[in-house]
Amino acid sequence: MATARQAQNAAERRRQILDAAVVVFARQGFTGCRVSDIADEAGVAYGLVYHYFKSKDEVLDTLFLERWDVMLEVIKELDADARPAREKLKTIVSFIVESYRHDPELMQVIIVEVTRSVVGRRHLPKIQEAYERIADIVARAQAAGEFRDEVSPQFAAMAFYGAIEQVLTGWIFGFLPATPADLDQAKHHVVETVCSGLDG
Amino acid sequence: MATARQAQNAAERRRQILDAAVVVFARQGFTGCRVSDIADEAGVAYGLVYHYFKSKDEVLDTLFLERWDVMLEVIKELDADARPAREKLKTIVSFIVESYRHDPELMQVIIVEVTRSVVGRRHLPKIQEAYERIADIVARAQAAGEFRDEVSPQFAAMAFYGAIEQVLTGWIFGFLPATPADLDQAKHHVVETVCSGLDG
Amino acid sequence: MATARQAQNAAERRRQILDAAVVVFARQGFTGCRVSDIADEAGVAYGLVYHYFKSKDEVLDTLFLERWDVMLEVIKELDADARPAREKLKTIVSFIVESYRHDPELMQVIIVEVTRSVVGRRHLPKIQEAYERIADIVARAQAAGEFRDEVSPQFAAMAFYGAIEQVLTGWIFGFLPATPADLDQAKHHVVETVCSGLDG
Amino acid sequence: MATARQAQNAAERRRQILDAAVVVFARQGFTGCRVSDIADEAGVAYGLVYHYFKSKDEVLDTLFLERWDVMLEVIKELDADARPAREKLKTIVSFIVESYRHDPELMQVIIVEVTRSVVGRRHLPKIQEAYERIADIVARAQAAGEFRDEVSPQFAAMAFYGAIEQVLTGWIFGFLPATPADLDQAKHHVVETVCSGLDG
DNA sequence: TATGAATGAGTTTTCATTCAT
DNA sequence: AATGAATGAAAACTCATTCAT
Repeated sequence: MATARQAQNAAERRRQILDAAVVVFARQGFTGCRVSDIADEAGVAYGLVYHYFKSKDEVLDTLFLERWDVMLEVIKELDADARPAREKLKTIVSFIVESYRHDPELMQVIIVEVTRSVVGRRHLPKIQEAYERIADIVARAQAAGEFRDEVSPQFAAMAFYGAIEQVLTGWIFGFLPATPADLDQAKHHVVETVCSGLDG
Repeated sequence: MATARQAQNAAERRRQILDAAVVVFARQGFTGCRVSDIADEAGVAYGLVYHYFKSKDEVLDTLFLERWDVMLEVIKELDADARPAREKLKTIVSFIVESYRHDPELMQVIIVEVTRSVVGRRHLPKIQEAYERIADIVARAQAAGEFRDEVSPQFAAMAFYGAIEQVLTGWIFGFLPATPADLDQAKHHVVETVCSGLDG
Repeated sequence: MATARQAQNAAERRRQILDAAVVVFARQGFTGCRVSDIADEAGVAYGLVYHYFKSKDEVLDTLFLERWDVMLEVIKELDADARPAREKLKTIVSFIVESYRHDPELMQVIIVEVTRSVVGRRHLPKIQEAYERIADIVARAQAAGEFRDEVSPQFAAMAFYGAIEQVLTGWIFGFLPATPADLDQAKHHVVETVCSGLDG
Repeated sequence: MATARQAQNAAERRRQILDAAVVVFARQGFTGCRVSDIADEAGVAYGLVYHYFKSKDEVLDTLFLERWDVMLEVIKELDADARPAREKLKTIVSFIVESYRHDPELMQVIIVEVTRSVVGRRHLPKIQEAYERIADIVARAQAAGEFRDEVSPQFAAMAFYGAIEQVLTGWIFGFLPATPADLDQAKHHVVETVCSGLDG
């Protein structure tokens, strides 16, 4: 029978493998790496990966979902909120930027290997849900006269989210400087750009 | 010696294979398809793919470069231009939207399989060149007082390009309606959103 | 962690594959066989060949080196020896003949697929080392007046080694009878022919 | 209808391809080259190789046979001769050395790709015929008391031929110097070594 | 839990050969 | 004669997954 101590070790092992997977997926891409690369990075035998996960796919799915679900939760909570849309969007950008600060490789994996990937299509509903919540925020702002209603909420949501994702891409691929200060400023700048425009 | 007739057929065959590759890459992803899928789609023996291209990679590279180089040319020409930045950006969005209208699958392949993909890192310099040209346009507009200079030109370029790419992603994955009218309006809306903001 | 038992099994499996490779290389030639032929002969899945060896080439290299290195050791030991050159050469012929007696197919593979093959050029230094050691033996014998010095030691070494190799080739391809008695006599005859000549 | 001029051109083209094949086979080995490598070296389209030869094999066979048959003729003529065996063997060595001088790459191809190769087994009878003629010469010399009869004629033939082949191998792979003078001396030295021995 | 040997389906790539022009 | 496009069988090699220990 498993003791509490063992159970904790098991959880740690699982986390160890997930963390290694982030590093390897970021470096080589999901299809560009082998399960044994993950195991090597984690310092375990590759058979063990199959003890904790049903398949290579499941490792990626786990990584994606455990982060995406948190973000979804954050966005959903904003719904109940009465703050201005601009602040709500700021919260979303902040969450994403802080996620990047905390684990840039994980965010790279989520963007490159899931949200834009053909493979990630199995998560389309989850991804779409986030877009729709953002669109909801825009829609309410438009109804309240806070935002003009020239563009559809859906369109605005995509433009907003695209701007963030591309800034992250800029950091990932080295197009944009990514000092802690840059990260902080980006939160403000993305919201400012999308809400007030470059020529505001 | 090959006759002129044969030479023409050869060029046609090559194009036939490239066109088939677009369809297949869009449907199954680059890593998710086999060379024989391309050949099947093109209606030729798969050995022929290797007659015209050194590898599967080269097929993707060819597709990417022949489109990206045209876009790069368009952006570069704008440099010499004296028109307002807003119009220059409109030209870029228009080019990309028309590219999508003309061949949505090709644009999907370029975005999904190259600009965001780990595999596409070999084209980083080419991709970066486009971002830099867009940044140049913003920089001049800021210098001329046309745009405020709160954000760096590089940052603005990423936000702008990200907005477009994500709108295309919306069309590709069905998040956004993509009727001809939607495509037309998108040109205006992207520029409007990024330049004047959602609350302009 | 692998148990001692497993480690032994692994070594046995590896040997099993090497032994099968000898049979297959001898029968079909290195380029004339498939990796799956080796696996079939060994009675294992062909993926296992790649578990133990990086490539088909590495299998051949392993076979060659593990035998050639032993021969090289034998020849090197003779250097320290004070016996007459004729006896030293006899030791070399004996070693080669006994190698053939013990595993004729392996010797065939070494001669046909490595020492004379274009593929085997990657082992040129190793091969050359053997020739040079033999030349050393001849050189000392000439210096001691045991052999006349009309021919260069290098030339003599090639003639000597060539005579042995061709006798083996005769056995391999059935030009010469290869009974145990023939093998025994050959040791004497090769040395006698090269040292005292056909008309001695 | 083909004119005499055209016929001559045809013969020249054929020769051009054969000469190119020698270069390519020597450099890359028979299995290590493509038919198109031969065509490239010859400066013709690779389809033309198939106009003159049924297959890649036939090209090798042609090269081998047109040289081996001449050698066989030379050896056979020696039979009718009444000269001492030593002189007959000298004639054979001379022929082979001169063949090497005239076209070292061709001799390399014959030795490496045919006489020692598994692929060359289809020419075993032809190859064996040469060995047997040489054995005949030795047998007569033994019957005439010119050579002692300790070793079988077949054995002596293999040792003799092996010595020559290995000296050629030494030249080919750079173990032995191969100046014109070396080639001349080798004729004498091989016969001397095999007939009178190193300690003669 | 943990290991890594074992499997074999699946994929890219090569290249001899054919054939229309 | 000459070309090189077209074919597709064949082979090396990869790697996710299973499983005995």
